[in-house]
Amino acid sequence: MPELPEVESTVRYLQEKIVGSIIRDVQVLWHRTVATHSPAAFTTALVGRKFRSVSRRGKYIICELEGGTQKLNYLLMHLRMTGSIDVISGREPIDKHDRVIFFFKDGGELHYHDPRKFGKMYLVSELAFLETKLGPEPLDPLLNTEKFHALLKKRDTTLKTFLLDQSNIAGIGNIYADEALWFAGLHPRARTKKVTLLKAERLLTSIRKVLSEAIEKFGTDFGDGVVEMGGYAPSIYGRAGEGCLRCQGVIRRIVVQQRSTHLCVACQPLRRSGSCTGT
DNA sequence: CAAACTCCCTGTTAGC
DNA sequence: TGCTAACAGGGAGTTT
Repeated sequence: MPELPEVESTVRYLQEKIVGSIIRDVQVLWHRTVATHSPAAFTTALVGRKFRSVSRRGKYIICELEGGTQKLNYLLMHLRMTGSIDVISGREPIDKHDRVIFFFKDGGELHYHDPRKFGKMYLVSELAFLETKLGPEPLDPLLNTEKFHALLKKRDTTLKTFLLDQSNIAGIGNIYADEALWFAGLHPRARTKKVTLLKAERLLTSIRKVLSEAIEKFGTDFGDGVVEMGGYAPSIYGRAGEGCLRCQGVIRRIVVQQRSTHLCVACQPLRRSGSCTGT
């Protein structure tokens, strides 16, 4: 499932592949993928326009457009669970799971692929709403321990729930939430209100560690065809029943917030801080 | 405000 | 072997 590292990898790929490309035609194969427009209106608004830049905010891919008469200058793409993007230089047959295809003037094509159809595209004129709905970027150096601690204190919930809520902090999903909590030696069900400044620092450091390492490896590959890219090997996520890499204890799977959650009860005690400190 | 639930979807897997 | 039902999950929305 694409989270911040997978989205960041996709953004870097698109920067290389589509900046400067001009849209010749658009084919919407699943109308609900386009959240803001009808397929016809979407196509009309996009034909003739050029991709000026590609960036990211949380798990949203932001394509800045130029040209055209409308004010709709941003094409946002969210991959949700199973979305992925392929840019190819020539014509390619339509895949069973392709939902939207952009045809470029130079003959290239962008295939938006999404088996489960949860992904969305938005064509909008401003980005302010993203700042309203999303918390800070975890890798933003302006986010320091004190600010992160204050964010935690503002909420009364579990750490896992806190990390998954994009309005608290942007870009973390189920995999990297579990990874970060394990590295920090914190229990997913620990309460946000009880986190000390020291533990907040440990958690923020762990979040940055797992996200940075995953970006370097182009994300996580589950071998199930859902996310195709990366070489990041989770330390705890998806390893229920296997041994903890730090203490050899057995990794448990519990459910928090209707999400499967992986932890080592020895390294991530609920009450006192354990013998295993994060890295 | 938080928690719990529903919805959107389909590929995979467990169970019969 | 072939079927069905359960399950996974991000995020928006609704209800408790």
